[in-house]
Amino acid sequence: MGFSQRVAEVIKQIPKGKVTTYGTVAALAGSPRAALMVGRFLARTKIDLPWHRVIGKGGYITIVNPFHPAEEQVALLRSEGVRVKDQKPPKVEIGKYQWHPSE
DNA sequence: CCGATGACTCACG
DNA sequence: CCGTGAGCCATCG
Repeated sequence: MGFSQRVAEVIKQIPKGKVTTYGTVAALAGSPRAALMVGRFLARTKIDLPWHRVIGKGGYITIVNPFHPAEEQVALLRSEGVRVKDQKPPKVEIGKYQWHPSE
């Protein structure tokens, strides 16, 4: 199993209504500085994952993906009860919704 | 096969 | 606030 497989496993564990950052996912997957790899993986994988619960540090949604634009991510998060400020870029109150991994 | 690339983050100026 | 460079590593062409 490689890095991306572990990334997928980590993301599957994020509960509805919670979010975490690329950096955190990378760290849990074993490479704290491979945040960019997490994004690259999510941009290409076809696996069904709660990708919208992964945001940038500080709560910013800096995603640029033609299939899943930032607007869609914001909509998905709001549908789960997460409040997102309509800024540019959109900002989640991450201090309040950040996921605390139990394993 | 091998170099370029990227939904990030941090340090520095 | 903005730009630059480095670190990470699976995938793409």
